[in-house]
Amino acid sequence: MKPETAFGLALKTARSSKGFTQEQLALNSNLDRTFISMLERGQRQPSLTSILSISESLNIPAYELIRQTMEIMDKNNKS
Amino acid sequence: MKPETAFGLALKTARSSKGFTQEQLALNSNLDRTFISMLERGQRQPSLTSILSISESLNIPAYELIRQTMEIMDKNNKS
DNA sequence: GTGTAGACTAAGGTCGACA
DNA sequence: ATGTCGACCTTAGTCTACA
Repeated sequence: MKPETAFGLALKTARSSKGFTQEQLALNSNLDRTFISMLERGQRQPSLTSILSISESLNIPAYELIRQTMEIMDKNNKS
Repeated sequence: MKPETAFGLALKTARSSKGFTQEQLALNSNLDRTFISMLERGQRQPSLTSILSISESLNIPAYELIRQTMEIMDKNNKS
């Protein structure tokens, strides 16, 4: 499982659990709505600054989002 | 303080404390030596996959590297 | 409210060379 | 062993539009 895929899942899970729409998240983090969409579907990967602004918008520490991403990767273990 | 700058400091600190050279880290993480150099000096920012492969090479969980990056940002607090 | 597509600009990342 | 420079190619991220 690719990192992008895992991050996408972690992002979608976090966002939905906070009750945000992709649109709201995009606005709040100064990113494009279509980009958030692609991130969640694992078709793009974020840069450090995107990770930071997204997690700030979600009121989640960035390292937590990364940690969850890693957990998802470990679960679907193909190394 | 920019995220790139904080990450660069966190990276350099982690790498030196592990006793690796930039060259060794670059080789081990499949990145270019010059790029590692620019990262440490805060002139470039990494993508998610770079963060993951770098921290794996350093035997540090990626979320730890991010956490330390955030700590450095908070210390030099300009929001 | 979300996925996708195409076209675009900016930045990620490589490579060879020299101090 | 590291910084930098120039040229290069790839991908992050934007924007408009339509289902």
